[in-house]
Amino acid sequence: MDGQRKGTRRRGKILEEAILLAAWRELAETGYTNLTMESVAVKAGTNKAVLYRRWAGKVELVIAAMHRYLPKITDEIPNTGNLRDDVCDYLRARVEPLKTIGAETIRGLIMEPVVWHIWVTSIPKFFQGKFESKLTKAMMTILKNAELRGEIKLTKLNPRIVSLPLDLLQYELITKMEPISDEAIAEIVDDIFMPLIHAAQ
Amino acid sequence: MDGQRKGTRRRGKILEEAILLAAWRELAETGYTNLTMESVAVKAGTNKAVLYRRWAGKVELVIAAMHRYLPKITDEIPNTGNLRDDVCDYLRARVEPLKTIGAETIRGLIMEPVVWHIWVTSIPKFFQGKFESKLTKAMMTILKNAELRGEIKLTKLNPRIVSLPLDLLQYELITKMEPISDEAIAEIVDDIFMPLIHAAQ
DNA sequence: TAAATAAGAAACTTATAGTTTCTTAAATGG
DNA sequence: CCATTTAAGAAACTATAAGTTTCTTATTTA
Repeated sequence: MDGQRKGTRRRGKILEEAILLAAWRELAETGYTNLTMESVAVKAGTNKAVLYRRWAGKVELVIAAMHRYLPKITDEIPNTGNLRDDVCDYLRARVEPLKTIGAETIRGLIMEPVVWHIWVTSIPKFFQGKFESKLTKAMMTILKNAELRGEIKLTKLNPRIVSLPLDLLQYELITKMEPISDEAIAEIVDDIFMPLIHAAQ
Repeated sequence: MDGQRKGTRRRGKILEEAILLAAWRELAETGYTNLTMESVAVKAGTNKAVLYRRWAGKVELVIAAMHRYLPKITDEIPNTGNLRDDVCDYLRARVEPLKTIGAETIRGLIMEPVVWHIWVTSIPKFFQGKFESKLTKAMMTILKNAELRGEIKLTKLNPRIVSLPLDLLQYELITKMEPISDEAIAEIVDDIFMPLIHAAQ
């Protein structure tokens, strides 16, 4: 019954905001698995029916709440003047916003059939040599910049190497229960990615 | 009502076998998500109570069924005479048994809190420099063999490189909806692992 | 052959998802 | 400013699956 004033009846955007905030808090407090439509409804001082009128189910609601309250991921592509720092910065920027939610929630979402399906189908088809995802595109831009500086030859790199930093990041995300540290990112770049880049030249 | 004969009342190991077989088939037919205790009980020609008398729940039952019907994973460590083939063989042997079950089941299991917890806590603690898991131990043996042949210097490798092949295998497993191909394994080894090994010498 | 054991059957509780229906407050527009 | 429309509140309802309980009875065993 948070934010609900007696005698008032909220509707439209105001009510929607209250629900999203309740969902976001519920997510932080109890995690994705324990969050129920009922619990969010109660916390928002309304009822399930109202939630179902707006979102198809738990996944959609939580995604909407994250969309509303997760710090916006920057689309900017780092340009520090060297590949190593560009990649580090880029990975860090990916991880940053996720620090506000728990690993259980990330995991909970990833495991949802709907999300899972989107995720799986959006994974670049290596064997068709395509780079479709937004993330991989950004990675390609970073690499192209490095090529312009004469740091690397892009043609020598295969898709698997290109996607490796993001793959390992995602692996850490799914695997570990805690947010990814800057050290882990540095390891991925310094111990794995950069040596591979240099070996491929 | 599979395998149930009229007038008979199975018990003990015989009944248990029938249930495990039913669970295994249900797993193949409907997948982990759609499998219910009820559906397995019906398929085995018995009832839920009997299942709950033996296993705590769905996870335990499915794990038992897999334990019973998954082809046994060999503990043998390949020794082909070169590191590259040893690692390929080892990874292939890991993937082999999983080909009999669907990716949905693997995913379903991984997502179970219980399994998840076991999985997460069994991941080697890189920062403590420990190699605890059975898989990582095997990997170390393979690398030690390579060192004895003079192929590599083990001290030059850091934990992240050592665990990389298995990490990437696991990533593929979670990520893709289909079983891992021999080509994917070859790529992991030839495009990622071996170049890294050589770069580190 | 009597006692112990465990299967069969069915009813039961609980949790959560999702739906439906009815009442009524708030917004809107002539 | 009142009549109409819209959507919130409330509560009952269905469905599914998990998991439990209880009682009867077939099978094992000593």
